Amino acid sequence: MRVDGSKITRQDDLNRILEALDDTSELEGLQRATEEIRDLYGINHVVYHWVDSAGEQYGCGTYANAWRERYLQQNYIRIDPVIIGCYQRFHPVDWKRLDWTGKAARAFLQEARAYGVGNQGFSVPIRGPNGQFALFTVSHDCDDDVWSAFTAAHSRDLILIAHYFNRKALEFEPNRQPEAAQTLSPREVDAMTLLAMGYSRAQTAETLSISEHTLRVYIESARFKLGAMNTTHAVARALARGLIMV
Amino acid sequence: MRVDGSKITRQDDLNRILEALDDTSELEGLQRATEEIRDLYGINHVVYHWVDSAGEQYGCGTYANAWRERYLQQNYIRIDPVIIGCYQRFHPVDWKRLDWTGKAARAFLQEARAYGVGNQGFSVPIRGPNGQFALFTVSHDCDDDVWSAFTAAHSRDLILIAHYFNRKALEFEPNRQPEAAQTLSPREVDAMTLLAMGYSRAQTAETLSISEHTLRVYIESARFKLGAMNTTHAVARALARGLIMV
DNA sequence: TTTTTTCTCCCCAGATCTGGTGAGGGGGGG
DNA sequence: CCCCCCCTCACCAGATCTGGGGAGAAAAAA
Repeated sequence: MRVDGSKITRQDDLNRILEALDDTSELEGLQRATEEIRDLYGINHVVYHWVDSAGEQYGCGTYANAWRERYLQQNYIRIDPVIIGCYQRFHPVDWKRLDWTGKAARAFLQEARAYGVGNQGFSVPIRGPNGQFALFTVSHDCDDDVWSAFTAAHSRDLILIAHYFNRKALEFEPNRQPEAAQTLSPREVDAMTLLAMGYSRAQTAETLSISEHTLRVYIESARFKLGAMNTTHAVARALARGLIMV
Repeated sequence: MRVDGSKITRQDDLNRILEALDDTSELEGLQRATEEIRDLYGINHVVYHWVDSAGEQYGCGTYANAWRERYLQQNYIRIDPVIIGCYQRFHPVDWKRLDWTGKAARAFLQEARAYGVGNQGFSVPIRGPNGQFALFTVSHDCDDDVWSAFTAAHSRDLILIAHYFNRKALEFEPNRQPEAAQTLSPREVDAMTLLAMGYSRAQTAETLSISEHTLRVYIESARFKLGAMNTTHAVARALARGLIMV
């Protein structure tokens, strides 16, 4: 069912979209996919964007360019309730359920509507390795009832589409997955893990039942392998590369 | 299509499973769901488990209890190529594509088979807020061809099921969330970011054009907010929670 | 407008980490 | 059989970090 009530052959269209995404070999394809999805479902906007404390790493979608520029230039990531809310959640969320109290948020919403974003929205948070975070959003202009029916009918599709978008985005951004070239020895992993858990060198050594001298050898060895300048840096890199868990 | 080739009404059964998961209000329900899914697809095992360096936080599934105990007791998380491999990936992965070189991994695989895990496997990595990480795995005993066909036919279903499992697990484990609320101030983010990049305190202060004393205040403040015991711990947590990027 | 948070600066002593070098035993792979 | 990597231990001096105080101005939230 499209948002306007007309029928679509749900499963086939979803498969077509996902396969198209799978076959995409360039960023352009993701942009085109957002437009196809928008047209297929008959909604106003479809957007995928990678969210990053440093600003948008990559994004594609059907929002007006003016709005996108405004958003970036104003650094709205900091106040956008969609970002903030989704960042703490796992399951997709309807914009109505987010926290729109607060002056900045209200003003932001109003401005977004002025740029044609629509009065309804539904966002799917997605997380990849190394703390990567992205959002897949659909938005529209309609009544609450219509929108509820639409999201209820398609939330699963949207989760899958979001997943495939993110998969491609990760493929295109390979510096996220440099090479697992340098692996750490088991003992080095232990050391890095405990340090990342807040243990001091002395505590770590005691926990591992080795002398602090030996521990230092591991730390230095790990630091060398990871190309890190100090212990904190080494732990940060080990975490970022998924070599240890906390 | 089931793994043995017989047909199932794909969409309806999937919907039933997902709705059952949605309606579950106790951990027991997840356990039952794994068994239902196993029977529905006609495979050997279905497992969902939360992965954590400290050991398994929560898990349910159809593996033999003996194997589960053995796994925990031996702390196989450290060497399990499924864990290690999925931790660096986003998309689900067939076990065959993982790295099974290495003596420990080989021995592990053999032991797992001895406990009836099966010779084929397919695991879906899932990530939630705060660096939460979990795996949803299906395993079986069959030829490569049969397994390939099965995973190709159902990988999308499995992604969705994994998503719903994790959603419930997060609901049941709300103590992940409280600490999450703590956000860092912009300056604190700057400090943590530079430290994670390997800068010393002196370099960081200089880069931010503030005195080292001031920088220390940020570090301590961030450490406090993050409940960290030292700078390295604070950086590790900030990274794990996605508050900073490197 | 009041209150809260953020940003900036300062002191000091003791604990902790870092850098560079050396050395012996054990296990796996070529 | 040899080589390379992993694990273990040791010394020392100087650089760096930590803990616990206090304080004022500006900005944001209530």
